[in-house]
Amino acid sequence: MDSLTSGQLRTACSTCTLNELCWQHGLTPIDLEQLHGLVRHAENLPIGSHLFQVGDKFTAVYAVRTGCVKSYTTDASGEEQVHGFHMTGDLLGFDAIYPEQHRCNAAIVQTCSVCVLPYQELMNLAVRLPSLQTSLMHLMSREFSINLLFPDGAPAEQRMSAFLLDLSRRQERQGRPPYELDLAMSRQEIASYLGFTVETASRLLTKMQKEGLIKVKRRLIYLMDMEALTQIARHASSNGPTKH
Amino acid sequence: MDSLTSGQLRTACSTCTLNELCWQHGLTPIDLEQLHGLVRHAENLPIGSHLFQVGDKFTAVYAVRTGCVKSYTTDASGEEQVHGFHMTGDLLGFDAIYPEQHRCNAAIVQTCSVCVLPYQELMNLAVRLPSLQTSLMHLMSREFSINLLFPDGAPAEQRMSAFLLDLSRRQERQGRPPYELDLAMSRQEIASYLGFTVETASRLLTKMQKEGLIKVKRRLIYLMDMEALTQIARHASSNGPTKH
DNA sequence: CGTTAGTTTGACGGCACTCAAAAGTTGTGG
DNA sequence: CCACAACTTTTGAGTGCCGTCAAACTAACG
Repeated sequence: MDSLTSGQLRTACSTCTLNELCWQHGLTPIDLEQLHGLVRHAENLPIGSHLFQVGDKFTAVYAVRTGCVKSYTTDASGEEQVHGFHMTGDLLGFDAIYPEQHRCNAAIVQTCSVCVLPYQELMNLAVRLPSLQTSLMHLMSREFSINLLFPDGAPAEQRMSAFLLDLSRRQERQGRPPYELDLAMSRQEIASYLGFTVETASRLLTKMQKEGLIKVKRRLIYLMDMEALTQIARHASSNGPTKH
Repeated sequence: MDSLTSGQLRTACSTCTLNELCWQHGLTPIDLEQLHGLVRHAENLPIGSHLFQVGDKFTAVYAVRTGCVKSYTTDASGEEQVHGFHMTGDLLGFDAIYPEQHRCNAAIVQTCSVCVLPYQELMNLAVRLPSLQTSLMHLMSREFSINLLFPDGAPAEQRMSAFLLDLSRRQERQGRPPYELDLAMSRQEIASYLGFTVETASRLLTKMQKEGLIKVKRRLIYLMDMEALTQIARHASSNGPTKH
């Protein structure tokens, strides 16, 4: 199950955003063979299982192919704090390179298959392939930009809108309709990620439904007015009809 | 002013946390020579000037030697949002590697001197020096861990405590007393960074002074009870003496 | 000494948290 | 297929923290 032929892997990887790493760098067929030779695949990882946990030795980075992974920590009072959701094409684990120990947990939120890239082997290969090295830097760099999305003190509705639109964009990148979201994560996890409570998350969604912005059906969410959602996500003030 | 002799540079770099990059990798003297050959220095950068701004082409990463730099963006309503403060030994600019364009501004908050590391030259050198490549990955990785410090929905006093202790730790790393802070940034900038308003920041500091946690003298802040501060910074609940 | 920017303090209101309970959903065994 | 338990989600009532608006106060600088 772990080793596939090069041909199979090519097919497997073609749907993956990671393919920047695999294909877009003028690597020779022999180089590609080597790169794919070190990638391991893990499939049908069950909900609740972990890719890694706090304190685990760092050995590999992970690329999500299908499903959804959350990275989180637990604070002193035992509360879970979600730091990010990682879906198709996203990478995980870069934060642990330096101390060679993971500093957060990565748990499956929706049944997953991932590519496992053993870090040391990857680096060994990168030494011989400058274009691979460049690619790795690009992919790491991309992970930095994510945190610019959610201003800290922003009102809840703004953050929720930004969140929904972010999911929408990610879906669209994979050729799926941008206005129809099937949330992989619970309200609790959304709330934790956005920095408020479950109740607030729930109230917010029903409120936004009443306003005609979205339609909520359990974990299905339809974005009815992406224009307005974008306005709310951007605009710090003037977010609602102010009584003058 | 830009080019110094190798001997001068060694002296200059010896106080810099970046010296992991420069010295701790068994590079041969010749390698070191080459590495230092591409580093440029900029000194006495005045307050308010920029290392780079949104949209600037990405050409280099920066290492702060002295002073303080803030990275920030401005949102749709023109409000400034501070994303981080970078002081001695910190690196800046990694977020821009991929799109090759800076996505935030970097402004001097306190008179600065920095090392400028031209990215392309650095990568070219890294191709020949595997240990330098490793080092670069380490340094980038370190930048990721920073965001784990400030949980989003945490109460203001908790975040402020965490902030002060973070500054304290950084000072200590450089052999300066950990309990005596000379803030480089304004209240406004602190507030923006922590996600609340100037007024709240100000009120908070005076409140914490009354509680005996700190002593405030303008931009001088003495940490009087680091034990208690640590408690507050960690603990989500039970932060104050609860009436039972 | 006057002007200006930064900081502090006060009063008031609203958004989001807490506590609490109902309603809906999923899984398990009878 | 139903009943029951465990969990998730929703809704409600009350409170408190923090934001907004406004003004006084304090350096710093020309």
